[in-house]
Amino acid sequence: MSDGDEVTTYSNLLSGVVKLTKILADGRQQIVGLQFAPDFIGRPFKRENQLDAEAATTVSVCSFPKSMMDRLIVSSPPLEHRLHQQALKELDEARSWMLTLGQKTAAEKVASFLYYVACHVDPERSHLRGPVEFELPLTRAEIGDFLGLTIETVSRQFTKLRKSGAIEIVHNRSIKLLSLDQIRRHAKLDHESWHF
Amino acid sequence: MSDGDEVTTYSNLLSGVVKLTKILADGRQQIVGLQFAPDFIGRPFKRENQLDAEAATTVSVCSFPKSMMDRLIVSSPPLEHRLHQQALKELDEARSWMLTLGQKTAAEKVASFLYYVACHVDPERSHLRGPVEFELPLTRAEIGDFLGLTIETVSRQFTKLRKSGAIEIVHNRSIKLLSLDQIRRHAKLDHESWHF
DNA sequence: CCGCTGCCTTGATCCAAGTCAAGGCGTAGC
DNA sequence: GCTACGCCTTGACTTGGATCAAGGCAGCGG
Repeated sequence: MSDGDEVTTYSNLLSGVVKLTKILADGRQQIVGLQFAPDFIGRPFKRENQLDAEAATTVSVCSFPKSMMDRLIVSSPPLEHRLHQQALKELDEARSWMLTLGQKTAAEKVASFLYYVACHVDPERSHLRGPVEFELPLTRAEIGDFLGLTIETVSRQFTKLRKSGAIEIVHNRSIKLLSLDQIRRHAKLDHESWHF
Repeated sequence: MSDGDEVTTYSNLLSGVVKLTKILADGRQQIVGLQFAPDFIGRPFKRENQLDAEAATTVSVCSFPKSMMDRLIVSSPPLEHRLHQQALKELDEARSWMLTLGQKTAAEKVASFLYYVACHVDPERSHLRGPVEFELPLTRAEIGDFLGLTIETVSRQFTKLRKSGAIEIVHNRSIKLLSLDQIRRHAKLDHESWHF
């Protein structure tokens, strides 16, 4: 339910999407991660690290005070194990995005983003071959901040994907991927390389 | 001592620098992390994840079979805690680099890289004000792969930093930072935002 | 000593993505 | 209904970094 401040508690994300952002002194912003339910939000053992968490959609969360959780973690190996697992998952994701940010073209970035979202909004669907329709959790400007592109470039790439027949833009935020294979090809994701 | 293959063991890095890379089908490559002694190398609980580890310099490591470590981790909460801490540290770093890759200019990227290396090759020096001299663990081409730039752009930015008086290029790989403050300013790192 | 070979630098040109500018479309408020 | 505001698209043009093309320089082997 909150919306846009430094993370000083731990939270369980029950529904919705939260974006993690980093920002430069001059205002340039990078989204460094998206959290989907039922992710855990918060940085154990440390005051949150120059990073803001902001609701991207309507969200519901269950929060705990930091001090309490930090004590709980120490006394509960299974809890630490669960958090460790999530940290590793987020690390894998962050590194996948580094490849995308550093090496891919605008077209490949946008296709990668669509595929990523499609896999997350509904994990079941991800291996289907057929069309997948969903709501984007981000505006064009936010997608730009995620991919290191401007809003105009993002918009142009959407248009290009639409004209190429890979996607249908049902209505601004509502996208239908007509062929996951084709998206994957646009994104330069060969079968196995994406693992969400 | 090894040099360039998929990680199937766990290793303790005793000396030297190891680069973690991701690669696209068409050969584009991204360095997603550098490991300095005494880091731990390996992805717990999972076959290493589309990621290669390669020695960047002469290294010495101490390796263990994966199966053994995975059992050890489960039975030793303190070990898991240590690995968890390192995963979180690497996650913080990966996200800092996402900001760099997505938002910074070539000049800012190169300055950020120099500052990053300076902080790691000799952690003591990192808060000194005066000049710092060290050997780059990477070639220009590798720096390019780290920063999402070409070798030529990296080289030109080095030249620009040299002419601006921020660095001295003692000899290709051997760099002297004449003013950490100036480098930090070039890198758009305001005092606290880098935390290695 | 000479001639490779591997890196690195520099210059000239090109192009993908950024910037600037103008609208379009949907919806909320009056 | 009309207006205003937020978000998205499209077009014209500019530009930072990529690409293409020469060299330079050190270290090594013969």
